[in-house]
Amino acid sequence: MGHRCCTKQKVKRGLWSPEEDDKLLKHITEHGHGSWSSVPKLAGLQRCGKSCRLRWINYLRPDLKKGSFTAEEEQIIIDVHRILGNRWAQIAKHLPGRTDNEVKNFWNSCIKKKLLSQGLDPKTHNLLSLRQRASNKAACKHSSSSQSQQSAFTVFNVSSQARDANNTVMMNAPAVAFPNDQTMAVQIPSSEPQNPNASYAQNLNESTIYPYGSSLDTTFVSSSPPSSVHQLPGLGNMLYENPCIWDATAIFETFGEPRVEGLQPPQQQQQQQDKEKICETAEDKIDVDASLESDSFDLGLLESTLMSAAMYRDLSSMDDFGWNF
DNA sequence: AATTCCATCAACCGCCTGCCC
DNA sequence: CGGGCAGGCGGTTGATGGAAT
Repeated sequence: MGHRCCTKQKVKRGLWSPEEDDKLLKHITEHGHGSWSSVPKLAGLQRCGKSCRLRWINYLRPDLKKGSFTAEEEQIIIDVHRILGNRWAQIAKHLPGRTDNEVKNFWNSCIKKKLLSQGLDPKTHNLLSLRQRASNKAACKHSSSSQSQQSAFTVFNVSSQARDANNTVMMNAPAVAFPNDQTMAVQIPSSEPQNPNASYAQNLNESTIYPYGSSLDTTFVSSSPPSSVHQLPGLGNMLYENPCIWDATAIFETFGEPRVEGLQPPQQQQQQQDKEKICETAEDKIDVDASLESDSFDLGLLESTLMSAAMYRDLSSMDDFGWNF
């Protein structure tokens, strides 16, 4: 069953031929699309208006960016998705030249697997619960009995290390796995130093979005929340029900570019190339525990998860994020 | 070399929303 | 106000090509 606009006439379906593309491109270039429902007739195409619109938006539009996603684009997708969820059209607006369809496909075929391989829930961006990790693990045909005896909180020492201005690794910080539907609180410093290198952050509304690339105290606190502690939507209520878990200070620099732990600047060019192989290697990393414990843990993703907490600051709603820039 | 499996991506489907009458 | 229509969106499907067996 087609769309209403397609029921009135015979319409062709399936892949577009070069001839059809030419007709549509020529018509829209000369006349604009106007009402999409009238485009097929005016352009001499046996397609429905929706199909023409989709073809134009996803393929023929002259401002489309061709080629694979860059590491920076990937990071933007992850960060915005964490806030907005599967609102692909909104996410795509942050990526000039990319379409919602493209972003959606990239997410489903690549990023989703990468997050899972890092032990992160693609929906919530939280670290997966032990149960989820276990089921994920089972699905991957790996098993380990040691996990079942862990406490409610699992602290992974992933050698998460902040970097100096040259991205040199400087410090260690633990990462905490929060069981599902739990709360994480993040203490935001009152001053918010700007980092001129955070190009993406500069595009954001910096009065409402905590800028990427700024120094950030990420402090997981105990029972009584100080005024500057912000509860994160969708993360539950466990924090205040538990005594102090840990307190760590992390300093993040130049957040825009995902990094691989321990890489020095000269190696980052290779890292960039390696990034393109992520999809190929994702399956190799599907063993969640192995990846969490291994040296190849993607610090960029972890930082991203923590940094996102700060991005909630002063947002009255998810929609604010989507509409403010 | 043939077959099967899997990942990717273009396109479709159906729902929702806003506009117009 | 309510119905019809068109556009927009997210979920899903199916074709395709490459990798694995």
